[in-house]
Amino acid sequence: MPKQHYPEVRALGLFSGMTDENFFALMRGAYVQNFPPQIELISEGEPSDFLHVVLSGSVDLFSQWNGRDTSLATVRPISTFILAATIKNAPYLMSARTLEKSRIVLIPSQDVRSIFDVDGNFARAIVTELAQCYRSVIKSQKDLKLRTSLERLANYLLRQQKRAGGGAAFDLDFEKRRLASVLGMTPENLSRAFKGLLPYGVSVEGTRITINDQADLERFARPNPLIDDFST
Amino acid sequence: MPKQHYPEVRALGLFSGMTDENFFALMRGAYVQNFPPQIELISEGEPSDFLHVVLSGSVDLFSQWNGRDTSLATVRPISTFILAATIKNAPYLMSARTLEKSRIVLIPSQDVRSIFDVDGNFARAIVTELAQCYRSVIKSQKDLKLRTSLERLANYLLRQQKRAGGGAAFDLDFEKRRLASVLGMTPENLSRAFKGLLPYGVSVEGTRITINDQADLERFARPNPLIDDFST
DNA sequence: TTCGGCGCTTGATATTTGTCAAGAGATGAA
DNA sequence: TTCATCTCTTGACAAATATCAAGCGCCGAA
Repeated sequence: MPKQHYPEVRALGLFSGMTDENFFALMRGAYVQNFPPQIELISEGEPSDFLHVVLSGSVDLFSQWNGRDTSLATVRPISTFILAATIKNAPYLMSARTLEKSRIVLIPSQDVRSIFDVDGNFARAIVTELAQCYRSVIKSQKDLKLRTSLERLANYLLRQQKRAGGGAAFDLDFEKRRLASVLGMTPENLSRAFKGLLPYGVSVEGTRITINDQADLERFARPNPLIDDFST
Repeated sequence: MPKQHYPEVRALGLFSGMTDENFFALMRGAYVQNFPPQIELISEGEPSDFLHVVLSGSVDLFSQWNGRDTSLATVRPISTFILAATIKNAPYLMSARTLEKSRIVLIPSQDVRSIFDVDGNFARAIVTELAQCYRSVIKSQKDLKLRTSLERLANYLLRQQKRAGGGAAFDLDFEKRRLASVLGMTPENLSRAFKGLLPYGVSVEGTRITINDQADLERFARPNPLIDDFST
C-alpha cells in the first residue's frame, strides 16, 4: 500500500494508539483499491479475509434471505466494516457493495488478528469500536421493534437534518429505495409515509426535504437519545 | 464478594485469561446478590455503574418507548450483560429484569475500565465477547427484517429444538407473551402463528411443542446459519 | 432531439398484523 | 375448596403494510 495513504488510516481511532512498528506491519500487507459504483465487495457467508476501511465514497451493507433483501447500514469515510467477522475469523454476516466510486483499504484479517494478539492498545481500540457498533445495532433494533414505519421515517428525517447541519431544508443522502430498505419498508410505502408526514409540516421535492414545523414534527416523532443519538 | 464464587466467574471466557492480580482486584469491589423474580435490575438511560454477570436464573433485556415495550434478549448463566455500556461509560440502552430467582455478580464498571486499560488479555477477551454480541444482534436484525412473523416463529422453534437436544418434542423455555415480544409480535398473533404452523406438522400443548414432520417444517422455515446459528 | 430505461409515485387490492373484547384454562392464596 | 388473577386463546374488526399494475418524470444514449 502506498505510503501516502498511511496518515488518513493512521488517524482512525482504531489505529491511532498502536505502535509504529505494528502499524507498519499491518500496512505492509494492506492495499488500497478504487472501486466503481455498485460493485459487490464481499458476500455474506464468505470467510472474512480482509478488514475493510472506507477512505472515500460509501458502502452499503445488506443481506439476503429467501429472495428478499434488506439494507442494514451504510458505511461512510473514514471507518471500517466487518471488524467483528475479522476478529472472530468467522464468515461475513452481511454483503457489501459500493454505492458510489469508492477508495477502500483492504487489510488481511490474519494480520489484524496477529497484531491484535500482541498489541494491547490495538485491542483496546478495537473494543471501543466494537462497543460503538454494538450499541448502534441495538439502537436500530429498538427503532425497528418499537416504532411504526411513519415514526421511523420521522425520526430518520430528524437525524438526517441534524447531520446536514440542522437547517429546515436538507437533502436525503441516498436514494429512496435504499432509504425504504434501511427503514424496513417497501419503496411504495415510503412514498405514502412521506405523504403521511405532510400534516406535520414535512414537504418533499425529489431528494430535498423541508421541515416547516420543527416542533410539530418532533412532537410526533418523539426522538430519543437512546435510539436516535448514534454518537453515544 | 465471597471467595466461593470466584471459580465460576473466573471460568468465564471474559475473565479466564487475565492475571490473578487483576482478577482479584476486580473481585474485590464486586458483590454477589440474590434477586427474586421480576425485579428490575437496571433501567435504560441510567449510567452504567456495574457490569453484571448472571450466575444462575435468567434475565430479560427489554426496552420501552412511547408506551410500547419489547424484549430484546434473554441472558442465561453464565454470561455477562451490558458490557458495551460499561466499556464506553455510556448510559444503558436496555433495561433488565430477572425472569426468575437469580444470582448475579455486580462488578463496578469503573474497575472493569481500569483493568481493561492495563490488562491486554482482558481487553482481548472483551473483544471476543463483544464481537460475539455484535454478531448476535446482526443476526437478530436480519431475522426481523427478512422474515415474516410466521417464518420467525418456525425458525425459533427449530433453534429451540436444537438447544433442547434435538428431539421431536421439547418445551418452550419462557412464557408465550415474552416469546411474542422477542419475535416482534403480539401474544394474540403468536397464538395464530402457532395455528399457522399446524399444516407443517407443529403441534402445541401448553408449553410443549412437537415437531411431527421435521423436513416439512424446515422446508418452510429455511433456517440459515448466517441468521440462526448463534454459536458463530 | 427522441427514445428507452429507471426510479418514483399512485391507486386498487390483498395480506399481514394489531386492537379490543370476551371467555377458557391454569395457578396460587385464603 | 373457592375465589381471584393471570395467561392464553379466539373472534370480530381495524389499521398497517405489501403487492400488483399503471403512469409520470427525469436522465442518458442514440
